[in-house]
Amino acid sequence: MKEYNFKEVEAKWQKKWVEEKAFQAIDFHPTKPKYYVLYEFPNVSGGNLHMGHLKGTIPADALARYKRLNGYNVLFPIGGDAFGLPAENAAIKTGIDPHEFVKEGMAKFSDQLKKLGLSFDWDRVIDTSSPEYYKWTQWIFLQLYKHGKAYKQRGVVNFCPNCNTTLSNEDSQGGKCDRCGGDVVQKERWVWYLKMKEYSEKLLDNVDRVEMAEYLKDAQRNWIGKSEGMQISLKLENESGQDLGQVEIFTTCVETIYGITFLALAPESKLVDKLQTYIKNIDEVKKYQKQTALRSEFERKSNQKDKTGCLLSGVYAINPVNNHKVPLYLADFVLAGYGTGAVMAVPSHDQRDYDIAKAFNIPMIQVIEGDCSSHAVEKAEYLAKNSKLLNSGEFTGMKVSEAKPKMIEKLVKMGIGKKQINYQMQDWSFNRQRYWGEPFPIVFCDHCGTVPMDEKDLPLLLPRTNDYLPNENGDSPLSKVESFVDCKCPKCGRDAHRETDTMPNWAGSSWYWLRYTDPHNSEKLADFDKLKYWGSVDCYTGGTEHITRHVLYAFFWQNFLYEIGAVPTRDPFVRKMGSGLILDDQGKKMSKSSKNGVSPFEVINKYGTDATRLHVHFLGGYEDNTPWSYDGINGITAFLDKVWHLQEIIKGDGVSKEHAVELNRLIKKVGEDYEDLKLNTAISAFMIFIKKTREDGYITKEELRQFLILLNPLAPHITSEMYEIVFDEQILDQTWPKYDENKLTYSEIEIAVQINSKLVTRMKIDSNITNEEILKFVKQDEKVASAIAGKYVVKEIVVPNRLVNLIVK
RNA sequence: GCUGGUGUGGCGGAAUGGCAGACGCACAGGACUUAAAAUCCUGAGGUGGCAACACCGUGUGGGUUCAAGUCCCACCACCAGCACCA
Repeated sequence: MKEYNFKEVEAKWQKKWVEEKAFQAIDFHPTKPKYYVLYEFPNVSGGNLHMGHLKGTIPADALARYKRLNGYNVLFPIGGDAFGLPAENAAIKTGIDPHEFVKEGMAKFSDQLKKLGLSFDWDRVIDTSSPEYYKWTQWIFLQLYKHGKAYKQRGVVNFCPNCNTTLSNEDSQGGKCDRCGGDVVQKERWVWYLKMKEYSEKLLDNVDRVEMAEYLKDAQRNWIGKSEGMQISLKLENESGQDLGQVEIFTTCVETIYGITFLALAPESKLVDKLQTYIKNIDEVKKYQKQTALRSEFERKSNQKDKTGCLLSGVYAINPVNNHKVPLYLADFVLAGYGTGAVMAVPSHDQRDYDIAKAFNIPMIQVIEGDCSSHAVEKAEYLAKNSKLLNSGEFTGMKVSEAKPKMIEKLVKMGIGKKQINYQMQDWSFNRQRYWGEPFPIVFCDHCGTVPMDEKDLPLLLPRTNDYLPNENGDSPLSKVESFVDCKCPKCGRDAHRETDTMPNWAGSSWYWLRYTDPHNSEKLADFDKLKYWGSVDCYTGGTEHITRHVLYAFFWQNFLYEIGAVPTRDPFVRKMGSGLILDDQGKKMSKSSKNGVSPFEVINKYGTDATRLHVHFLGGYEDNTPWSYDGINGITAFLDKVWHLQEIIKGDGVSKEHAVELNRLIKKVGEDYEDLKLNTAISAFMIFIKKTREDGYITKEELRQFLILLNPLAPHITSEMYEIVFDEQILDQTWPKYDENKLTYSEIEIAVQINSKLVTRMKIDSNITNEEILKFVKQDEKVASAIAGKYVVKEIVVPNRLVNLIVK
């Protein structure tokens, strides 16, 4: 027999699969049920695929292959997320046209993905930067605009001075630019917003419905940041009691309302202008406003310790429940963008309020039991203890849980309070001052204002240029391309100009799974019936770093498209699996930037694709971070070698009696593990089976046949080759073996025998006998008999097929 | 600080409340070989003992249970997300 030459064999099958379009998904298959597996498409970077890509692609591939063998019509597509910064940066640095950069990048990574033996449908490849694709990204934007979900506004946004562009909140998490890692500052600019905040509740529903690890759901809920409380309106007066109108505050702790000793307003508060004639120290106040404006919101947020404030002298708010007259302060811990930008301050029960009160010598009123002498008794503490209220009028003496609903009711009845829900998530700032992105299909006309382009004129092509830098005003590079900027108004036909900002790199990825169902459609983003046929993505694999960005954007757009009738379902994904990281020997993430990466192709060249696939996943669970190591790869190559040599010990037909239990267990175990993407335990199950056949010195032809099919999703090359050699047929045409429920246990099994929960002996028994017979049999054993002699058996526990425990006295 | 997760041999890691450490690596001994590699066989959680065996063992301390890595309570460490969100 020829020794296994992985280079030859793997190349042969990879070529064959592509040439024969072996993994084509069939629209509207007449008999097979559909299954949609998706791997998060890679950013076209011009670089090489890294280990992280193996962590995500291979389980998806194994699942796709497993489902096909189980009779499913599988859609397993791939494409390139191509409007991204790598292309833009390369253009700025080397002058290479991003169009060319992406073309080369796509070719390179397609080639590399093929070398991983992945079973993609190569006829459905998409490129988000191609006009055929971004026509529909622009179309979706037009729909958002027409339905009032997109608006342009002057606003204070995150801005990266290094990349010279605005960023969304999602792109500047932790105050760092998502792309360059530099510090993000706040800047006032024209911003295109998408009304994502409006979708908060729907997104939370998506989060509830998707099958996903709890910690990921939690991260998303955290980001959306729902909090339920009350909005309360307080009267304003001057010293002599003159009515100055009202102020709205938001609180989640209405139970502390009797403890208000001042109100804190965001420094930007519009109330200052409104009340200016009554504020005695207006110069001081304006000065304070100017000072805080110099500090960015992020800076203010990150400097948690040095809280500052400024009294609005001469104006007061009236606490509606006890008519206390309390002063107003501007305080920089209050954020203008959250809630109403004003809070009721209760120093005894909120640490921030406490700190300000100490600094300004503001009195405190304790309204809930606890020790307030050195710090505030905060919500978490008094709720946990369900403490009693103090100094709270008719509510004094009640427990918090009892008082709170009654207080809410009272304020609602008084007509000054209403239940209110706030979200931390903000609208999505959607424009960037970059060249390499989708142009906005928006025209500005002096007569007609902001005018959307006609849908039939899409796509609006991104013009070619060789100048990829923003101008001195920080406007997008497109603003320098006159032929692009100048246009006619679609409404009145007069001279007009185009929006020159482009969409963020997240735009194209916010709907791409829909396009795969009908990637070449030039009439629609995808045919409705095809969308309906393929439905939601059944299993979506990819990194966890996109969980509070891409995945939320995906939920948002799919909800919107559903509402306008463009897609048949609200849920983009049925199940989302977050792949773990591959770590280096220091326990750090392998990445290009930290230069600690091991190239997958280095491993593939040395050990082969099958071995690399198995090894990466034998290292640990799919969702776990696993440290990379070559240790253990010898075990994998030895295993594959043993698989290859099974050909030499074929003896007999059918499934042998001796192997029946092992084989049936293997079928069951491996099937379950593929469904759950637990590839590491699947691999160990194969090893156990192969050990058994080698001990016995043979494998029957039928056993080998089934074994190869089971192993095929993980090690597709070697199993395809062996199947062809031994059976002269194609493994892809085979069907998944079924296991027999009755053949999962041996007729004779070993059980543990315990006395008083301590292991005394192990015994072999017939697995079919009754519990009574087991007990009788066990008691005949010498060791057991002597141990229980003269004692009274209090309790007898039999766990079928596992153990017997006798409790004696 | 809040939320979630994790904690098991020398290492990667297995265990629907039911014999902890599957499977693999590394290691040791043996076979084959002039020799080495590869391959095959055997051993192995720790402590004590020639041994049979005994005791101890899943981050720490309690608890529930006939039985706890698994469930409950408290704590520690690490990882991740959020963080002046009223």
